[in-house]
Amino acid sequence: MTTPHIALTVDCVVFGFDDGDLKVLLIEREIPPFKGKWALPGGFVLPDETVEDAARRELEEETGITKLYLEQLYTFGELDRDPRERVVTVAYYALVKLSDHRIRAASDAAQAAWFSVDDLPKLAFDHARIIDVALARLQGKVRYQPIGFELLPPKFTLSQLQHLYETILERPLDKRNFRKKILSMGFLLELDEIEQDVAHRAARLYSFNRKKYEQLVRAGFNFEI
Amino acid sequence: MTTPHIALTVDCVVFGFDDGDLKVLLIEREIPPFKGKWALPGGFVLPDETVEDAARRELEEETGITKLYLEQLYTFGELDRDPRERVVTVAYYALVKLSDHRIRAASDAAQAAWFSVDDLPKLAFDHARIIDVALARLQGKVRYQPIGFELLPPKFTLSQLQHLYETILERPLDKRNFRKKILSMGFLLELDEIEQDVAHRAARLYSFNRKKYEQLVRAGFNFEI
DNA sequence: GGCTCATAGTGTAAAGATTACACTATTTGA
DNA sequence: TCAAATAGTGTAATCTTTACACTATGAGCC
Repeated sequence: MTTPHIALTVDCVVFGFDDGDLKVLLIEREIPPFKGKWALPGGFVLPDETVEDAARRELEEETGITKLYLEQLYTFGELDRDPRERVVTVAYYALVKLSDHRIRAASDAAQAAWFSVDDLPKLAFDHARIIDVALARLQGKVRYQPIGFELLPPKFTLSQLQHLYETILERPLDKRNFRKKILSMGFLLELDEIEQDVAHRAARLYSFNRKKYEQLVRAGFNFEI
Repeated sequence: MTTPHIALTVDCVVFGFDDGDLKVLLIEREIPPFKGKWALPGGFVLPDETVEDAARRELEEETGITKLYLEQLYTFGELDRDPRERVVTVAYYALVKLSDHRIRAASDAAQAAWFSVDDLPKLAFDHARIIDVALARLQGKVRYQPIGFELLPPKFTLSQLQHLYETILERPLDKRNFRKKILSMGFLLELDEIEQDVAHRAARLYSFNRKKYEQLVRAGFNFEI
C-alpha cells in the first residue's frame, strides 16, 4: 500500500487597524493562476517545516512581517479550490500593529497592500471565503480574549481602544460604560503621557499590562467585552 | 518547480455521554506503528474526497457511525507526529448519542471501544494531545452553543441535561437556577411523558426544539450556560 | 485674548441577571 | 407503611448592565 500525498499550502489573513478601519494585507499574484489578482499571502508547506513555520516563513518572504500574533484559523479541504490540482490549505489569521508595518509593502517583486475589509478587490481562489471566516473568528474571539491590543500601538487612548472594538464588532459602544468596564478589569496601565499633535484636548495614553493580565487570569479572571 | 506533496490524514475525537461519564471512542491499531495501541479513528485523505468527507468515511468504516455532529477541531502539523514519515492531520471532533451507538464496536476486524475521558489508555501518536485539545474545545463551545443535546437521547430529563453540563464543565450547577435558566430560554419542549423504570419519582421528559431555537437565534437570542 | 471646535472625561439610577439557599412531592421496593 | 431516592419548586440579596448629558481642556482662528 502506498499512501496518498496531497499538495498542502498555508494562507494568512493579516489584520491591521488604522484609525477606524480594519484592514487586510493582500499581495498581487505574479504568476498564473489568477495572475494579476489579489490574494492572501501564503504558499506551499515544505516537507521539513511545521505548518505554522510555513505560515511565518511565507509571511516574512512576501511581506517582511515577522513580529505578529498568529493563530490557526481553519483548514479548507474542498476539491476545487485550485484550478491546477487538488490543494488543501491551512489558513491562519494574524494581527499586527500597523504602526510597526507602515508597509515594507512590495518585497521580492510582488506588490503588497492593505485593503479595508469592507472594500476588498476581487480575490483569487476561495480567499474571499477565507477572509469571511477569519472575520467571523476575529469578531468572536475579540470579545473573550484581549487580542485587540495586538492591533494597537503600545501606547493608545481609551477612545482608540473603544473605536477598535466598535469597528470589529460593528456596533456602537457607550463611552462611559466602556471605560468603566475596561478600566475595572485592572490590566490597563495609565501612563504619565498624553496624545501629541491633536487639534483638541489631548487624551491620556494607556498600555496593556500583559503580566498583570496573566496574573488576573490565573486568579480566575475572565476577560469579556 | 515541482510542488511538494505531503501525507494528509484525518483523526476524529468522537464524544459520547453515558449517565455521568463523558466518553471517547477509540480503536485498537492492527498494524504498525503502535500496533496493539489504542488510537483515534482516522486515516488518509484520498485525492478525490474533501477533508470532511474523509473524516466521515473513516468513521463509518471503522466504527459504523454515520449520523453525527461533526466539526473541524485543529490541524496538527508538527514534524515528528508519525515515525514513518511526515504526516499532517486534520482533527475533527464529533458528538454522538450513545443511545444510537450502543456500539457496532468492532468493524472490519478492528476493535472499537468507549473510554471514559478521565481514564484513557496509553494512546498512539500524539492522540492524547488531540483529545486534550478537543476537550478544551468542547468545554468552550458547550457554553455558547446548544451542542449538548447532540450527546443526549431525543427525550431527556432536566437532571440528565444538568448532569451533562456538570460533567463537561467539571463544576456543579445549582438545580433550581439551572432549570430556571434553561427553561426560560424557551426552546425546550415539555413532553407528556415521564421516565420509565426508575426506582423513585419519575422525571418529566423534554426534547430540544431546534426549529424554535433557530427562530430565537434569528430574533437575536444568544445561548449561554 | 476670546471665541469656536473637537474630543476627553466623568456618575448615577433603574432594570435585569445571577446567586444562594431548603423544603415538599412522588414512586419504588423492602 | 416506611425508608430511600430523586423530582420539583420560589424568593431575597447581590452584582451587572444599561441608559443617559454635561463639564473640561487645548488648538486654531479672528
